[in-house]
Amino acid sequence: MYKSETFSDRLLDWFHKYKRSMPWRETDDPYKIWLSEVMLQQTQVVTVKSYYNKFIERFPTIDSLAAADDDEVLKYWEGLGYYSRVRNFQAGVREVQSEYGGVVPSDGEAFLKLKGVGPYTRGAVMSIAYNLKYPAVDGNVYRVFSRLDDDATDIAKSTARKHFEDKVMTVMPEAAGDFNEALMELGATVCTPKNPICMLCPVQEHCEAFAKGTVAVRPIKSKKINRKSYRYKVLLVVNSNEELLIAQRPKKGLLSGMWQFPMVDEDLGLADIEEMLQMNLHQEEELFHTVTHKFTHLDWHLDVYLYRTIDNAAGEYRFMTRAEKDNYTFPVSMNKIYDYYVEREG
DNA sequence: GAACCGTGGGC
DNA sequence: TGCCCAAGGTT
Repeated sequence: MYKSETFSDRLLDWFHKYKRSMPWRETDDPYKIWLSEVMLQQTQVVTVKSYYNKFIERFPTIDSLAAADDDEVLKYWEGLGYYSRVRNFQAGVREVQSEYGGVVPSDGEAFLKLKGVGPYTRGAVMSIAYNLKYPAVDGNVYRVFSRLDDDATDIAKSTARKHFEDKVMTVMPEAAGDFNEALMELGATVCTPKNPICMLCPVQEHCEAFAKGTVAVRPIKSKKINRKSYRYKVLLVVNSNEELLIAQRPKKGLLSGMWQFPMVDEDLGLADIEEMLQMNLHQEEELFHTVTHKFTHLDWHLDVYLYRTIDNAAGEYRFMTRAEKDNYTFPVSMNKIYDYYVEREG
């Protein structure tokens, strides 16, 4: 039903009249479009906005980001999640600077090879920045075309992406960038997961699911996540200068390279901890605080203990003053603990 | 192909 | 509260 010439025209008309949800990204700079698309991965527009503005203010160009210190760049991502995105983005930007003279390539094959650039980001950046005809299939587009075609394809399967990319390309107009944005905008504001506003849909008459009354059961998604739960002790070790003991997480895996207060297995005793940290500790109270933190694929239950020491930090550990806090990037779970500590201890 | 990788918001 | 979803990519 959507395979008629009026479909893309109506969608584009709606998009041009609609108050766009991202006026903060009014730019032709491929670097800025690329950054915003990376930030928007699995992240809502309202969350991205302030991060984007601060990031661009500090790293306004390819050159500035390529030359920047990795740790400072990570700090600008603190709280945004999926931190490998920013490492990959900076790596990709550095490739652009060294391999393409600092100009984001307008060749989709070349752009796709850059670190952190997948099929979606390739399509979004190439179409929005250079108006090249590539599909940009995200969760919105899955949903919109599942409904337009009353398509029961399981969007959890990895073959679904190409299936929907093919559909998009059958109706791709000359205005490729606007069309891709319009599809996503429609999915985000009208063709929503729950309670879609079909009465306001500019392409309602093209929608097979609306005609059949199956909108509520599209798209089909099979995958369900079972989260595992983990319990740890977090050690808030304070020295005589009111400094806090911190350590850096491993370079790979969950929250890689971020800083934290020492985190140990729940059954580790005081003697084990003192040996591990190579210092003598005085435990202030039985339990200082508890924090639960839910990730997408696992849960943390953190029991926080407060210790005093007069010893120096050893090995991988170091003491951090409060003034130095901004020099380190912490995951949200650790910032919760830090904020509680500051509130309690004054 | 499927697990892994963060966080915030809606209901 | 628990679950789903969000302009996905890498391994």
